[in-house]
Amino acid sequence: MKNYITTPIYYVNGEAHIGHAYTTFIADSLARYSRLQGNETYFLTGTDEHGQKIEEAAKKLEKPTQQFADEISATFRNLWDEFDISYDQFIRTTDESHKKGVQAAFSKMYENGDIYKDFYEGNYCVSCETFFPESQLMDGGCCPDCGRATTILKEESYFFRLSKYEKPLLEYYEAHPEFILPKSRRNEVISFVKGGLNDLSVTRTSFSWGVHLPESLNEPKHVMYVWLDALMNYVTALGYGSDEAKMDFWPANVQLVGKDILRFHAIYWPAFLMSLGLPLPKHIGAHGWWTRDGEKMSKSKGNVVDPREVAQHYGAENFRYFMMREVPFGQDGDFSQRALIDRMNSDLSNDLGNLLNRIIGMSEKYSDFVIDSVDVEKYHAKELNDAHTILDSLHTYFYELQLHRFLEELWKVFTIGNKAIEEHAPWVKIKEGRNDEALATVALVANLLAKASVMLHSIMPSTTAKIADALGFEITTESYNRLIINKGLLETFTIKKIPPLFPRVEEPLMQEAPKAMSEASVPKVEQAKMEDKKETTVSPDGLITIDQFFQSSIKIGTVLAAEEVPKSSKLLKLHIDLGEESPRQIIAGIREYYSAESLIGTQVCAVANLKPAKLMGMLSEGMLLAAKDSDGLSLIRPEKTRKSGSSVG
RNA sequence: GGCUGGGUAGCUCAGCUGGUUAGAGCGCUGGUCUCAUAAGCCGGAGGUCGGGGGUUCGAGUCCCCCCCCCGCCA
Repeated sequence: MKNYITTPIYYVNGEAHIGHAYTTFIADSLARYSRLQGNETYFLTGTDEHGQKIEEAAKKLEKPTQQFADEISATFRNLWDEFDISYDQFIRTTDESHKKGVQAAFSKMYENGDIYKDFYEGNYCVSCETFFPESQLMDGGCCPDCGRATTILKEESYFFRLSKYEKPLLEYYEAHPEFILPKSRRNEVISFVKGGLNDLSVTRTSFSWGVHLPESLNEPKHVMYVWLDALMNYVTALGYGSDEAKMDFWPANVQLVGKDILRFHAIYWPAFLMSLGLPLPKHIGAHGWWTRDGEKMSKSKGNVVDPREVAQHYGAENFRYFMMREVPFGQDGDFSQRALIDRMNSDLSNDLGNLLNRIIGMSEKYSDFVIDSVDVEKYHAKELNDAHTILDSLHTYFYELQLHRFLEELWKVFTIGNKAIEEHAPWVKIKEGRNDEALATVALVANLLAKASVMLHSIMPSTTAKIADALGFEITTESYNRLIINKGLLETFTIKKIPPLFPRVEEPLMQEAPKAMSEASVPKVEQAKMEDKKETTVSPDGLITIDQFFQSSIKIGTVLAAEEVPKSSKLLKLHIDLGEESPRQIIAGIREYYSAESLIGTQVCAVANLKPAKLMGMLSEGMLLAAKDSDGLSLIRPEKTRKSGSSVG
């Protein structure tokens, strides 16, 4: 059986973060699991390198665009190599074969009549590379996603007849309930498609850093829209439109994506495939995002989790185990050192590592390290049987991407081992001269550890290889078949005395993330958009341009009304005149420092183009500027009274 | 504003088509063994299952109303 697994290709507008690592870990685990079972497996990851943002980012650094893309792409590849990610191919959208494949796909869609030429006019956000309808724009025509100013753009564009695929897509979702995982996301996609699909503009003339149209069309001004270009990577990697060498891996079994890019993968991508006459992938799996200590991660807060740093302090595979075990697929997860340490100590040190140590100790004392499985079935048929029942049930969880359930169940095998030792107390048996029984219990546990290690291998490859080595075998498809499928036992072997694999962690090993900066009002629970292309590009030197600064509109406001928010000790509800038709409602977390009455009539500074947020169920349409230290909090105010709405800068 | 999903022990969550004393893991706590990484094993405390009303012999599980949270859309 052929099994093709993909991650998204990561956009090279910033370095890899925990979100990228998470997707890649899951995909790597799936790929390793598939290989262990003897499936012919192909695992693809890579980088997405085209688009206006990349072109501009390179220009700012005065680098050739290709060089810029090369550099960032390499950081991803290096990180995956450091984490021993078992990708079979690292594709780049700047690869010649990819470009050729995209052009071939474009030609085919064009010949099918699925692509036509027209004009596109609308409010365009350069940063998001997206047009927005008038109705969606924020005050002053700003982008609803990133808040930056948009420009009116009319450009000639080729369109993909997405509307044509509305019905076929809905029929496909209906007929394949497992196509979009988890199910909750499926509903969202379906309701979106039911709302009607517009044709999709798939070319741009406003920049040139992209795949050009097929020469036959003679359209040198046009380049492909980044999503058409990017999505096609999943088949161009297999040789679509060039040598077709590996196209027999298509359709993919699992395509992993972050929940923010699900729509592209669950709607556009299948529509493109339908147009090309290619089968659709079996599963699109959308995972959640990670927060840190309950808060959204952001560069400005300085609380971004660096996967490399965590790996250095806690071990790459421990970190990987934590991520896979902690969160149900599709849900958001929270990273904290506390949670990681608890997981490591409880699961890895206590349940697994200590169990291995126990039998090393006993075999040393009772049998000079020799472990023989001869009597295991005689004395421990029940334990063996219970363990096999669990092991047999695991496969389903992997298939459904429920890796946390997979691990949860797998861990019950260690409990069987720990209980068996307790119940049969080999040290008592030895004293009574019942050596066969004592040694059978030790051998039982050795076998349980061996079997569990095989199953855990895809999550913790090198750690389980060490366990297997101590137990005198290697984890391969052969041993998988022998120990798991055929329920066989280990040959007689001499166990290796190895130091504890998982020393307990008593104290946090990394410096804590800086506390969130004092922001008078901040939407606390708003989720981190980890994979979001819309994230601000920050130059490596940490400096921003004057233009970037002025993307925030800070204005002088006069407090017209203020009242305490019931059931909140921190929040005040303010009505502030920013020189607009009607006052803004701003919810600010300053009640501990300012009484409501004392604020009325005074002036404050407020960010006027902040995306509105809900706090305690109330809309907050801006944020007050304030500074905080250990003595308390101070609002930032104009030294002299200014007209409401005066801009600050 | 529209549409999903959800509100169950301190924390994270399981509880299918309604049926005996509401479960798990972690945490806390009492006991116990000694092979072991202050690990293991046994036991315990902790919940008016968001609020209110209704259907039923019987509701966490169905119906209605309300409150709150996440998400998608506008």
